[in-house]
Amino acid sequence: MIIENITDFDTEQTLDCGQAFRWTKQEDGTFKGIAGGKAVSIGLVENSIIIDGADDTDKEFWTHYLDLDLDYRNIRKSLSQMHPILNEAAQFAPGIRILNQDPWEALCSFIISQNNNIPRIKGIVERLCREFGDKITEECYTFPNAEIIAQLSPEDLQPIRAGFRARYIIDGARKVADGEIDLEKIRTMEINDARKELMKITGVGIKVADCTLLYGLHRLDCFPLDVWMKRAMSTLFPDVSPDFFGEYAGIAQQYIFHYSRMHPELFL
DNA sequence: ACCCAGGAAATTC
DNA sequence: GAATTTCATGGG
Repeated sequence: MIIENITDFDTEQTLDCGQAFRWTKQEDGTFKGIAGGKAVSIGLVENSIIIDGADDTDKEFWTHYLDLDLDYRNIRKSLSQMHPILNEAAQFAPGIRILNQDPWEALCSFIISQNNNIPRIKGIVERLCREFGDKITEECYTFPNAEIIAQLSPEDLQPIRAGFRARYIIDGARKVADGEIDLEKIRTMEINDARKELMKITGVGIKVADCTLLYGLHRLDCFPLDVWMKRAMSTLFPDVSPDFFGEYAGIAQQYIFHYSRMHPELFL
């Protein structure tokens, strides 16, 4: 499948910028991964996105997943005018987009992310899918839904080697599966109520809540503050508070996070 | 051996 | 209540 006339999009900047953990770069430069129950590889050639493994009936799904209907050029322009260093960060990776991931997958992935590093997060997520997801092909498995995980015990999760996070994953799954927490209601809640609701889960604090809101529920005003972002804010934006960035603060966050991760020398 | 990793819970002061 | 310690695992 081909989606034409694409601007302001880059596969690596979007799929390998720390917002999702199931995309891996292949030798030909495309990214393979699984979303919406489909295993595909995504490449960009000139102004066309080529998705191998999908057909035109999936076009709507992938257009939405990659957030292609939002005018990032305009948003980037307006964010860039707010601050010279944000302008620098946005120019550095103008092809970032915030994915529309499955909310439960984002919640679960960012529970796993705590006090952890990105390669290991990917490993745990991969093992979780292999053990408990549905097989698509020999090498590709779906992300297991909350109902499946809710029935497990921490011992069942032992093989994925999530450590102390195992019981957090199960607590989240149970609260989502039995409806105690309704992610789709949270999608439209006032932001502080939404945070509080997510933080009913053991193992979800403000940072994981904000990541779930931004990356799983597409709340673009959320601005997750992790160790990188705290460091970036205090050195690059000493006089700026996150809400300064306004309704698209989350996109600004992703520009700054990616820029900081690619320039560690700024923080020695 | 030691330190850190897209934090948060448990404990202590 | 605020500050510190602990949590499980793997890599540098």
